[in-house]
Amino acid sequence: MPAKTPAPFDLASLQSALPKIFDQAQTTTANHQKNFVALYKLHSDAAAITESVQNGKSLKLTGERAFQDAFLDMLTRVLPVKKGTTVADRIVKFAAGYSKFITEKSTSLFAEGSLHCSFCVDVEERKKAELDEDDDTTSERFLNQLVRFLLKGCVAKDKVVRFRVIQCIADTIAHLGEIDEDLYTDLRSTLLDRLRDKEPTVRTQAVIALSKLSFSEDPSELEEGEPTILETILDAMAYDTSPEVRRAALLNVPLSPQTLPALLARSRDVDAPIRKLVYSAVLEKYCTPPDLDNGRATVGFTHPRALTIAQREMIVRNGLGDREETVKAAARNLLGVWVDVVRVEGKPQKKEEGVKEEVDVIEDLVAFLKLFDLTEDTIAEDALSSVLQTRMDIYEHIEFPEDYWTSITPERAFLARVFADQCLAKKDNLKLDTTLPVVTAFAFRIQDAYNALVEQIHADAAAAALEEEDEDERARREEARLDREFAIGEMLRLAVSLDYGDEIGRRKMFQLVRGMLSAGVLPEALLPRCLDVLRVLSPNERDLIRVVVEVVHELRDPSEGDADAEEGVSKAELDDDATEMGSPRRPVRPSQLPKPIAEMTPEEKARADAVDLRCLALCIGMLERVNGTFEENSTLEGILGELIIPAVKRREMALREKGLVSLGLCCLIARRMALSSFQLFLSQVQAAPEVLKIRVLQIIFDVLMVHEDAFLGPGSPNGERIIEFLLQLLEAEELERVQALLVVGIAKLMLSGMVTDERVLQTLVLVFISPETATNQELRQCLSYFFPVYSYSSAANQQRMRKIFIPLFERLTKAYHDWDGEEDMVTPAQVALMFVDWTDPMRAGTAAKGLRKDSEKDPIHLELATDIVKALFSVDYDKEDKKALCQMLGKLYLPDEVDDDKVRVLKLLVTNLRSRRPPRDTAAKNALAKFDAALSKKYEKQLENFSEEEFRKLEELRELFEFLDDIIPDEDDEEEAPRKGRKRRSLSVATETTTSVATSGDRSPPPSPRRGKAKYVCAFTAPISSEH
Amino acid sequence: PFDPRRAPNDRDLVMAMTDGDNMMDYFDSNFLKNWAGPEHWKLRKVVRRPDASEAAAARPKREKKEAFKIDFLTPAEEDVKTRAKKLFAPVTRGAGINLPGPSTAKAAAKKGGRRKKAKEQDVEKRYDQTLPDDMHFSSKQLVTLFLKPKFSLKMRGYHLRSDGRVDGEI
DNA sequence: GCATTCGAGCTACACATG
DNA sequence: CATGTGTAGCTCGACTGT
Repeated sequence: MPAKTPAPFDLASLQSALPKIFDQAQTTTANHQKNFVALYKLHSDAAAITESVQNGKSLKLTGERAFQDAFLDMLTRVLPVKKGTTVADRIVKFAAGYSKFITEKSTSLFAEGSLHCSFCVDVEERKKAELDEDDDTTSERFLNQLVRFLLKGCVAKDKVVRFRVIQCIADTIAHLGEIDEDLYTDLRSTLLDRLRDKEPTVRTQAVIALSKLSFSEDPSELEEGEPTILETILDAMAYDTSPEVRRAALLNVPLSPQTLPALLARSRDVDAPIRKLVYSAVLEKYCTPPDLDNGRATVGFTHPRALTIAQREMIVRNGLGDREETVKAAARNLLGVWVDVVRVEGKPQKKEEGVKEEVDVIEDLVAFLKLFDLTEDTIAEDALSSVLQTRMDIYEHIEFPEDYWTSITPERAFLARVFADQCLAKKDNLKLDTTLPVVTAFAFRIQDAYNALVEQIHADAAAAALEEEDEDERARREEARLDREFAIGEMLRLAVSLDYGDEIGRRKMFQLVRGMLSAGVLPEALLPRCLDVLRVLSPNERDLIRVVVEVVHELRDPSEGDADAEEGVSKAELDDDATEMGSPRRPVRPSQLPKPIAEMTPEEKARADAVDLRCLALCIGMLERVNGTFEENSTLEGILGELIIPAVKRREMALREKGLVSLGLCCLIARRMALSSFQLFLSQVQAAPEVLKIRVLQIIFDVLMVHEDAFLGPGSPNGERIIEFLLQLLEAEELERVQALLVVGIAKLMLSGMVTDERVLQTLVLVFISPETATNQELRQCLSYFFPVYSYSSAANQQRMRKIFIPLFERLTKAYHDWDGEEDMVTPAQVALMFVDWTDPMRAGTAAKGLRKDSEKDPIHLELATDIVKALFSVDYDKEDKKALCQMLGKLYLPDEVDDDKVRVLKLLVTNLRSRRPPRDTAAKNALAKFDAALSKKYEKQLENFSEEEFRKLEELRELFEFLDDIIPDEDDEEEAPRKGRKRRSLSVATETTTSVATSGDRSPPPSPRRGKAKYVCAFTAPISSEH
Repeated sequence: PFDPRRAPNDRDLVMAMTDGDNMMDYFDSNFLKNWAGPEHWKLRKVVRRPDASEAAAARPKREKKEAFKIDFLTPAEEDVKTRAKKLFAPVTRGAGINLPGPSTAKAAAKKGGRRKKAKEQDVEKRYDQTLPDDMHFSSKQLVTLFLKPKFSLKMRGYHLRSDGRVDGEI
């Protein structure tokens, strides 16, 4: 027995061969396959070299070890190479690829039984020699030691090393077959630990690696309560602070019905690219399964039909509603794909490329629409519009042949209507003319549908009376009825867009709609639809009003012809030559209830109330659509007295609400009524339940907006009181919806210029950032929009914003320090930046193009700087606050030309601040110095001969500063005033037209440091009245 | 020169808003990105100087970076193991390789003495990286009445064209 | 005292755009 | 394809804590 196996292979050659291979491999991936082979050859040859030790009791794998060492030698050279270096990435790929290569090689060889291969021979050897290696093959030993080596690197100090190491692991473990238990456990725990790495790049790789490891995890082996790898990845996907990590999770987590909801939730990720990927890289990609060998259209995990309707709706809502155009585009694209994949089973993708049958297109779209609940918001409409926009091939082929309308379904009616709206929006009149039906024919279609609906309603009622049907049957009928109703609604919508040039058609349509309205059975949801048609058909508002008033009287006074008996609309009636704008058979006369209320049975009362509700809805719908004055439409008087006023007095919520709204709408067109009713509305606010409160406030705001001069005008004595009232409401209000409504209303008043009060503006800002409104998105998003719009819309508004900044900032800092328990609060620094933005004249200039001239000359930021520097003399702010203020200065816009006075005052203030009350922390000091330098540079000329003149004015200033210096508390100001300010002083012995600086009342720093806690607590909600 | 005392016309913009159907045209789409409320607000820098042209033109003269290659050919001066040690081992004590808040799973057993830590954890979890619901607030809601959304507000005195879709003015 | 961590400015890259 | 813009990662400097 030889001590050494004869070596046909020189191990030293590895030292030169491997470097060559790796050197090649880094240049391109193209040579990788070739180099796998070469490397494998070396590996095999080397593995053949073994040494037996302990008299042959065990075998030392000398050659394998040498190869491993040489391999790791190469690999270690990659590890310190920072992310994004392609050559390093290639090597990692190469190493991982080699792992895969030998794994496959070894299994295939094993299967072939070529046990003579050196990779396998040691199986035999081992049995004989009782090797201490517990792996079976060379490849397994290789992988094992490779991974173990890499695992050691996971805790390296250098983040790059950690990154590379885990990158290697991630790439490698994808295809290592079974590995031993210990190694798996180590891998698992190490990688999970790296998910907590402070470097995002490392966490990213950990996520990728874990995603691959998750396939081999057995949840049953976990301890109770221990999260699975999958759960951990999903957690990272939602909560990791780095987009990079979340993105990696999104793209690598195994897709399954269990993980899908978490993936979908990323459609609202803060990071736009991630949102985009949800649509493009997840939803679109997996619509059909990856293995599309067979052309059969199969259903992937994210096939629209594999999703729930709620998920589909969420996808559409989030995708098409996204603020980022790129995300929207991805979502639109997805919807385009959906149309193709929901195409009716068995139909080939496209019969012949490019040739598309009109019928197919309609069928496709109907199938697409069936994915959605057409009544849910505007989801289906948005989805369809999107498809019509992106898929011109579809849009071009849409036609509605005659028979399209014969079997109308909700989808078909909806499709036609949305398509028409789409044509209208893009002014495609040609398409509109050629596809839409003629009015007369269409009126008959609506009539048919309506009559069928009425018929069904009666049938349903009859069936219900018999109580013979079961729940399912009832539900089915209910659904069928809603379908009919919906289809009619869509047809009516479409009717609005039709061309009424044809008088016959116009008359028919009018009679139809008029008839539908005056029948008592028309579902209430269709009232607005009918009114819209009626409005288009009416030559003017007065006629519209008159017709509706007539209808109301007919409804309330059934003695005028039995409405119930004739609620269907007959063909005869349509052809009837009645006067178009009113039926002569039903003369208007004061309606009279058949019986006094007192004599009514409860059933009769309920019925009368129902009729009144319907009439009120009709009134509201009509009043919403008109704008003539009340006085011009005397027919309204009757309705007001008989219907609206009584309803307002009712106790039933529904009646009262509708009554109030009607009354409010009347007030909008009747100034005197508004004046006399305003108090009524005000009195309703306080105690009303939420719904009513919202209504009443809406009325109040609308009335204020419409009759501005009556309430908030300059001469109005009540203006102040009304504003006060609104502010108090806002302050006290608990309900979020009401808060939001108040804010929207006040914002409108401010934007229209009716309210200019700075207190109100301040309150809005405070409400905006108050932690108390953190969950009130409606409110916050309204104000997010409002502030820039308000600021940029006029110089006066922007000045107003500037003026409130310092007082606001002071309140804010105090409040902030008192609230410091809450970390989710907006910092004063953040607010400061907002004000920089909102008061930026250039932003205003570009934002409102053409409306602001000379915005580049507007010195508003210079003035703001002056405010800020003055405030910085105060001792009331702490370090952070002063820093925030100082850092604002660097972001301000300094116009090229500016009044000498303004610059000089500012310069004087800055100089004095720096010498007498320099900020304590360096960041602030630097910012201030930088600003000072910027000032000096920019206004060099104007500051040149700035000294010794206008001396007296200077004295005034000096007094101000002496005053300031005197109030410095000596507590911690050792560095305070090195009074060698002489030098500075000579500079400041400079000019002044004091007008602007001299304490102009507003905001000289408070004379004494105040520390009253109780006061600040309310700072967020309390209107500022106390300060003024 | 600019005169701040020039009678400010509060109505300027309001007009514009109703005149063009959407005021998006009039506004830099930049600030629309700050729709999500103050916590997501960030300052988007505005192009200050028209003189930015020169700096940009001078730049691109730069040569592209030299092709970086990893040196595999030079034999290592040290043994693989020692190099690995150097690369891997040095974890300075007291240093943080991990994020502040330690693992959620293990922290469960800890006592509740450290309220601050517990709070941090909560806050950490609270920041799930998700946008708030978008209310799609727009100019429409600032220029229409609550009760008559079909009408846009016409600010006094100014006459506006009304194109078919805008239903009217008040 | 030092190392660490945090913030701020800078550079380089990727992206969208004309 | 070239260009400009916006962002992300990196490096440097100051602050804070064990």
